[in-house]
Amino acid sequence: MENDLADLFLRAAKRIRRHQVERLAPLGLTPAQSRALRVIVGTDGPLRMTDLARRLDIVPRSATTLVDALEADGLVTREPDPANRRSLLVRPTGKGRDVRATITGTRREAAREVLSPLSDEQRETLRDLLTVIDGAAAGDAGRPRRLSGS
Amino acid sequence: MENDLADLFLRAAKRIRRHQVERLAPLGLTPAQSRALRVIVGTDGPLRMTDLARRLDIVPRSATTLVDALEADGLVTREPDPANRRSLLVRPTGKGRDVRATITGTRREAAREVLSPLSDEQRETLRDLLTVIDGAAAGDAGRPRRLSGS
DNA sequence: AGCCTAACTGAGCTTAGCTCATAATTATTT
DNA sequence: AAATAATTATGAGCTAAGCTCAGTTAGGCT
Repeated sequence: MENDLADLFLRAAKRIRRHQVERLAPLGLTPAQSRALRVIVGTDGPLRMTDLARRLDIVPRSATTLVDALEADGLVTREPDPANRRSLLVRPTGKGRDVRATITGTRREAAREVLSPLSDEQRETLRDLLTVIDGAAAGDAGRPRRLSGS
Repeated sequence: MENDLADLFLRAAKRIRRHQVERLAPLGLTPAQSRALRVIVGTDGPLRMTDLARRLDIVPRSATTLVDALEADGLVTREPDPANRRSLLVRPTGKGRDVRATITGTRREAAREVLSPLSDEQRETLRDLLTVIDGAAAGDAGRPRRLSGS
């Protein structure tokens, strides 16, 4: 069976995502929303929409949709940046911080469940490898692409 | 920065998928279609829709859509199973085999590009870890879930 | 003042799943 | 044999998570 690396990777990713959906649904969050919330709460200073998008590795327009949902749930607020009236600053509410605390545990569980066949040491190795990949990709290509389909 | 394992995993997966989209678009295939074709060509005996779905780890209804597309492109055929008239057997056409040969190289490139920051040895390690995960998940839970969202 | 760029969002599309319901067949009871 | 149950595939229709393109508003520069 010539399972290639990409296939294995994507299969595992799919499984992780499914676990997350299951875990997050009761909280009324999708995985993407939960990731966004995590970044928003985890950022100290003010966070502009554009910056959020870059952190999430999505185009700005997609960040808008995510923040819309989080705002509707009362987890974050959007206020104009006094320093630049084009920008909006996204901030977590108290409720937002609470929820994020909850889902952090939840996400960890989901990953652990999928990755449970690995030993602690193997998990560490995996983390290292993924960190290398992520670090290398953060700078250059691999960003959201113009795909301009015919 | 407390990047959790799930996050790292999904980020890398997203990048791999983007690379694949780029590479496959010129061939008129989506990543999911290409995976399906790979399984179909790579199977010796006859392949029923249900079996294909299980191999791809998706629900049968989703396999129908994928095969529809492949059939429309002339890459596979669907014939009734003489042994069980409920079942359909999916088979690759000559063109299907050709295309699959092409995309195998393509997919490999896409993965290599994303995983290029790793050494050969690290890549091997990664493959091993993923194989463990995949093997363990193949049997039990982690299958497509009834999510029945309200 | 005039022009270019940046930040955000409305409108609308695609991919890849999923559920639920239904038709046809096969298998299993009674 | 007939009735009931389970399988197999699919039509209809939904959601999530992206994306593009176009438009508005605000800053920056000459």
